[in-house]
Amino acid sequence: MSDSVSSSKLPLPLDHFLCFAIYSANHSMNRAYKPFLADLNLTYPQYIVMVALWEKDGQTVKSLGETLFLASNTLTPLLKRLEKMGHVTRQRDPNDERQVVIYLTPQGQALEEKAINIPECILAATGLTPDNIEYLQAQLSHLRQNLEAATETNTHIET
Amino acid sequence: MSDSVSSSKLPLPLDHFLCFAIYSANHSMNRAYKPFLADLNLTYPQYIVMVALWEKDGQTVKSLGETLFLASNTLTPLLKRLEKMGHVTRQRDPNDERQVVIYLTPQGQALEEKAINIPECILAATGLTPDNIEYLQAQLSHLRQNLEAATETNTHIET
DNA sequence: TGCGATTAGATTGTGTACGATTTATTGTTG
DNA sequence: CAACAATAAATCGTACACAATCTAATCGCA
Repeated sequence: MSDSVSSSKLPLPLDHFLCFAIYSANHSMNRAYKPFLADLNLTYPQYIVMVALWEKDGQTVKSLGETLFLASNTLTPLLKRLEKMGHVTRQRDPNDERQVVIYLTPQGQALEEKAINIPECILAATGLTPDNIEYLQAQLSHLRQNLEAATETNTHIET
Repeated sequence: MSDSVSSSKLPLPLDHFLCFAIYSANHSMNRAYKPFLADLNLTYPQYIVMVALWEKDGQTVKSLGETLFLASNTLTPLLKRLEKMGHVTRQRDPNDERQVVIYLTPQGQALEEKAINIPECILAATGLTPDNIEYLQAQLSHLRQNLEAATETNTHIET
């Protein structure tokens, strides 16, 4: 069955692309989070930034970027929106004026209470067992590390 | 070790969020594809649309959307860019003028040859065994289906 | 000390995503 | 067959992502 695809010369149909499985799972995860995050008036990327800050307050933009694999061109406008909403402050580090340190406001800290049971709601929506989830996470982390290693060293030899 | 997190009241640190594992794996996958897709002058979403069309030409926007889990507000501008690049044509179905059918041009068909070995390059970059990949795909597909089912029926009971 | 290199953020432009709305076409029902 | 509901795309506004570039601050080393 899996070797009788005749409508395409590609080795794999779209259904069997790992990249597409990740891509579409990511979209469905975003959609699953949306109603819960709407209560907090946050987008998903804003939410993971808040999660990172709830874990460790007072991080620089660079530090947040390393945690979340995002650069300043994504984080700066996002953090400005969080600042405008009153969840964080952005202030230059007096010891190194190049750096901007992000601090939670009391309001930003308080938001954690409203967000605290979202993960278990999502957990339920996944319909997976904790063992499955843990294994999936580990596999995806492993995959991410491999891809990053392969991408960094990739000088992309031209034909 | 995993039960000694004291800096957060959240049940899980960011490292253990499945959503984040998917989110960041998706980003790393995008970055891995980028150099290969740059040769084709395609973005990743444009690429998966082309893959869907190489698999089955002459699809409507709606049909493509169902395959890729994307709506017209995402697909319309993307397809217009593919049209401008000369890879596809967009034409109204004479039998139902509401529908727009997407056809590959000869140039769009020819592009498949240049794209045909990308999947194996990515496969190598993942550093995973075919068994691992197949299992990951299956798990992610299953997850997506569960999330969609849970999201659709989600009336999101208010407190 | 001073000047080039490095570093951290910010900015700009392009391209997704997607909620909400609009337009055009088709179906349906009295 | 006329009014209205349903459907398919397109449009609009907001918010990521990210390459490329710019600015300002710091570092390094002669």
